[in-house]
Amino acid sequence: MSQANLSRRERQIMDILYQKSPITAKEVLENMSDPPTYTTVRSLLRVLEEKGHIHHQKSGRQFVYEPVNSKEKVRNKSLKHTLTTFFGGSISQAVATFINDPESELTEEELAELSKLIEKAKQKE
Amino acid sequence: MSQANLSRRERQIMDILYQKSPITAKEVLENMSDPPTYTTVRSLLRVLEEKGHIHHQKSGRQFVYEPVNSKEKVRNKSLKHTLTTFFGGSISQAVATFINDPESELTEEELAELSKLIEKAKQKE
DNA sequence: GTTAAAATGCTAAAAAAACAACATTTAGGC
DNA sequence: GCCTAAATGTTGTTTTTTTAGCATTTTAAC
Repeated sequence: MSQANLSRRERQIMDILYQKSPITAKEVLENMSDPPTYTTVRSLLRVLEEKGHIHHQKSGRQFVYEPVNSKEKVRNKSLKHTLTTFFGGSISQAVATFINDPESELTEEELAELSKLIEKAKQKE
Repeated sequence: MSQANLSRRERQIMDILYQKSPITAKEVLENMSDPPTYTTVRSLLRVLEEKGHIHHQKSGRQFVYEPVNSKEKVRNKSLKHTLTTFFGGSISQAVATFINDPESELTEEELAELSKLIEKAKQKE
């Protein structure tokens, strides 16, 4: 379910919400590339709410929106989809191309963190 | 460009092509969940070709399709998008949740491979 | 070379998405 | 309380997507 059945604009908005929720319609608009009008954004948010993908609360006089399913719930599905589609399902293959990407700018901290994770996982086996 | 501006069906087909190309219209259909008719798949493929996302060659009497941009060219963009949207841009955070996902079934080989990659990256720094 | 099966070519209708104008409500400043 | 700015509510149009029917071409078998 979730991600796969969204339209282009719906996906764009959901991605923004996963990064920055809870946020207002106006803030959603500000984060959109190739943005439509404010009214259009509100329409899209209404449709997403009708479909059950997001909900809103009042914050002062305005609505703030956020996904119904938390980032934590859906992110592994998203990661797996990317791995399956582009990396033969292999996390190590993904890490390999990420490391080798000159634009990735992998920090030492990230590398150390990765080491720690892997050592821990090895001990569990 | 690429991924972001695709409609739902277009994305579904592109994902299949990235996993299995070059393949025929019939094979694309067989790999679709909630599939439309064969004629519809051919229409979608034609549109994708008009938009420049895929191209085809003749193989015997039939057409075989594949993406214009290779998997290798687009996969890092896709991975980065997932990292940015769900993991604060951090590869280690993604690996962490992947390892901790009970469904991930990380093999010993994969773990060993990850170790090797990270050691190599460390030495480069 | 006829035929039939299996492919592509062409065209168009139905449904959904994308967009936005205008109306109404709300809440805060005066 | 009144006013006004800023929000939401309602409704409709345009464009794109999704769908698929029917025609034509191709090729392999006979």
